[in-house]
Amino acid sequence: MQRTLIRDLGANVGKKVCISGWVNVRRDHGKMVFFDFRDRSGFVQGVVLPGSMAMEVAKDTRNEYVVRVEGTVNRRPEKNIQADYQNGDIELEIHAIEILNPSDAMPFDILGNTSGIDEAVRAEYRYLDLRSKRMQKNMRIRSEFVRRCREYLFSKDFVEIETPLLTESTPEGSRDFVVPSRLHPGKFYALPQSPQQYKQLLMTAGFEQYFQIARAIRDEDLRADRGFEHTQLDLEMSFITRDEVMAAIEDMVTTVIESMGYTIKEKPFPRISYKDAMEKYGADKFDLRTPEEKEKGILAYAWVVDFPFFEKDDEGKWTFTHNPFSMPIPEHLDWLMRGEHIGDIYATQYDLVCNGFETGGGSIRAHKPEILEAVYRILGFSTDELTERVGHMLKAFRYGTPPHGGIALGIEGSVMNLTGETMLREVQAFPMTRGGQTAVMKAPKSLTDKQLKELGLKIEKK
RNA sequence: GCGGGAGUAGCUCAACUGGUUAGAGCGCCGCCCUGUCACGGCGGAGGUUGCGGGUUCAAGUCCCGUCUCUCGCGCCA
Repeated sequence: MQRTLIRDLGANVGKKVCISGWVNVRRDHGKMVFFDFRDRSGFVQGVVLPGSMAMEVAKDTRNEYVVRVEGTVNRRPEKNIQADYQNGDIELEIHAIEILNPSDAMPFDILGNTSGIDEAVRAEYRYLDLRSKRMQKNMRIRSEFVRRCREYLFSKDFVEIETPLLTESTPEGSRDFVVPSRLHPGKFYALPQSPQQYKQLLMTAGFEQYFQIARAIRDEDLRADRGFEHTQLDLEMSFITRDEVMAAIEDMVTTVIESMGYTIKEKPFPRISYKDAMEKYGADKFDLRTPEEKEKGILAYAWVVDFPFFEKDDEGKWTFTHNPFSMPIPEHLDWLMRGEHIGDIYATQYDLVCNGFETGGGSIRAHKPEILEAVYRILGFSTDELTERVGHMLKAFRYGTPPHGGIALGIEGSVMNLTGETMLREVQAFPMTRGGQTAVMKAPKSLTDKQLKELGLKIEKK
């Protein structure tokens, strides 16, 4: 018999059906046994009545066993209806249970609140932790959010393009994760901190509107809301001004968020300058919601603009605040090109803030070689260093690169806002521990001597 | 790298000032139960107190080291 999903059982009252799934709970009453079954579509109660052929198997069936169950969908007697539960008005009268796979007892209570469980245990059994209501909900919201972003962007004529994971180290910004090269012993690839350079090259290539669900990887110490890797919705558009690209992103965010049933506090999103934000909130990310709005799960977006392009580091050298590939605002372009009033130059940078988190950031990019070169001159790069570091970009910009700009929207940050979670691990399927070990598999691990030799890595002996 | 919190049964925790055989709830196993819905009742099993060393007549408890989890700072967009 063909499988029926549990959510469709209500339309099959009086019929014989077959369901497949897990035993969520068993309640053994001696002469009769109740089950709650679970599949991806929901829950339903099953009952093995006295004298049923299924009784013997029912007695051996335990929680989390994977089963195929044949039975008849019955309307429940009036007094047994559970109005607050899915399928609370029906139940499955079980004729046969086939155990497809038994299960050991759960190492922790996956039906209850898992937030009190030791994180080491949750990580070791992450595949069970993910069965919990909370994680099922969070992962499904994440999937829906990404799906709706994709659908929106496709509807607006964007092209989805993947850029390399094995790429070049870019020492500006944060510490790289590196991968040793077997074919080039002693040399290393770096995992991307963002697809920044590749997506600009895609603008040179004439795609005009690109996006990617991109993994960004950084080797910096972890926090509750920050891991080694996170996912960003990375997009870039050609022939566009700052206000146009901000409006486009705002329309996407609004469309996606509202189609998922959420309410946005203020539209269009309020804009505030970096300077005003620091004066008013003491930070460039802030929460505009009232306590009642927090209670209702309302989302308060805002843009922060007019960031300084450069600031001085500890040694008194100029460094960029956000992104060296940005354009200054048009009024400050002359200053940049002449290297004057460096601390006063504003970047075209725009950060998207939501409920106190920075959920995205972008800018109009440099698309002419002399502009990018001017930035790197201010950063103190010599001609040789500049050629070595961004020579390929300067070259590309000499071949008809259109003006362009874009944004990277953090998927985890967005999903955290949608779900009300404050921990990164609650919106990632297989997160790392704070100490940088992967869930379930306990990477990183040692390599064999053979692997180390192939990679041209010295074996350290103490 | 720095600072805080934690580590005792499968899970969550208790065990006073160092003192008998380390306890409880849930889970698990067994028996009973015809309408439960995280069913209920009775009984049972289950411990290298993270690991290593030290102090002591005696260590879950005190000291030193170390590992792991976690929160924050530095770092990081």
